[in-house]
Amino acid sequence: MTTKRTRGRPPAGDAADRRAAILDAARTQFAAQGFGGTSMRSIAREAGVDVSLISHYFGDKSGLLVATMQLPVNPLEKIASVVKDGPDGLAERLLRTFLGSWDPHRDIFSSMVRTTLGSGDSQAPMLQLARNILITSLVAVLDGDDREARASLISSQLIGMALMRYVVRLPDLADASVDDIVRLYAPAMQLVVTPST
Amino acid sequence: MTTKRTRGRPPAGDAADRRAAILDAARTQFAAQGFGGTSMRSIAREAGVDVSLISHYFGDKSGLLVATMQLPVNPLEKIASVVKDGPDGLAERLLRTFLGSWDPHRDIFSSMVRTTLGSGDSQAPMLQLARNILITSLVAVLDGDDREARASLISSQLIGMALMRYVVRLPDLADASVDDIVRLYAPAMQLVVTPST
DNA sequence: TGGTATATTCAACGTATGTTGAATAGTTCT
DNA sequence: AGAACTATTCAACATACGTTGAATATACCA
Repeated sequence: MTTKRTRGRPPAGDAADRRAAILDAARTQFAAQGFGGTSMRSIAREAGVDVSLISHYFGDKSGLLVATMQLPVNPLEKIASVVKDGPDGLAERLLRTFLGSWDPHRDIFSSMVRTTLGSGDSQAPMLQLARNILITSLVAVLDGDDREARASLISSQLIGMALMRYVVRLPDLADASVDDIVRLYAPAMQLVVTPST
Repeated sequence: MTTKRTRGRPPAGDAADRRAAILDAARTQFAAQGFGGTSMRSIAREAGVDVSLISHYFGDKSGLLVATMQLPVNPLEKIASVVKDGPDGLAERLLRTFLGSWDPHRDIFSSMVRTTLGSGDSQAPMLQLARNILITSLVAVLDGDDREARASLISSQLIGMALMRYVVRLPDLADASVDDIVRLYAPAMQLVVTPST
């Protein structure tokens, strides 16, 4: 029952934190349908709130998106720092760090991917960051030939896996434990990091 | 100069094939901005044509999308058939078939991914097909433990690579030759197909 | 030559969307 | 108690979109 609220400030006690409700609904819907595919009105509806309350709190739709994507830590930086420790066992460290960072924030990852891919803005912040931070630091730590292509492939392995786990949510990947994934996938990633000689 | 056309059927000779122009513009824009991010008016503008001509030829916007995605062959079927030949050297066969099928149709692949991911329809035809055909036939041909998860991982390797090559277009992957990719990536994929014992 | 079909534009419609401004009710500060 | 602030809804807006129907000019067929 969407409790019919009256105009004006509600008495303290109903304080059911509409702001948080809006953020929650937004996160879910952005993750499920992307930025463009989600309307403010449908977010408002799910949050049980008038549309204009969103504007009041977050300015406009992009403001809401930004608020939605606030993360406790910046996963890309953690990953970049893990790369710096050299190529030995890098695949496992990469996987554990990546999954450790994103598993608690699947919806945000999904939003980012859907938003980034859904609106072909190749200047999108996530793409820039991924390119500059992830690939650049990978290139720096790899040995041998074709470092750029191999760095891109390693990124594609991480992103592809995350795509299936967080966005498409294939059950067998979405429900696997971190240890399982490391066990099954780390050797294959490591083979791109340090090709057998 | 967008030649100002007059109302009524143009004299034969200007026969610059507006239908094909519409399809071209649509393919490019769907590939670049996804289905939702592309408006019929902007397609019409790029094709140098009135909006309603699109409806005339393709019925409605989804009709245009469908027309845009017509492929000479069905790549998923080719891949599924290649899987059937058993796990030995499967990675290389998969990569060559996949790239052979999609390299000539990057824009279509990009459209599909952007459209599929941009509008979180988890019933989207491409997803269903990928799940049922690709993963199912992979599961059938793998040996050992964790077949489902490994099949999902192999798919994620293919999709992730294609994402970077066709959609994001990282230069080092987008410009690499098929042989390069096979050389750099096939061993890593094969290690998921047949884990070292 | 006449009639029908086709290619094309024009004009308008209905709808959904993001946004804005005002109204109202409660809280907090002085 | 009064003023200032905050939370909330309501009503309206301009805009962009997909779609439709009519108008017009040419091509094709008998």
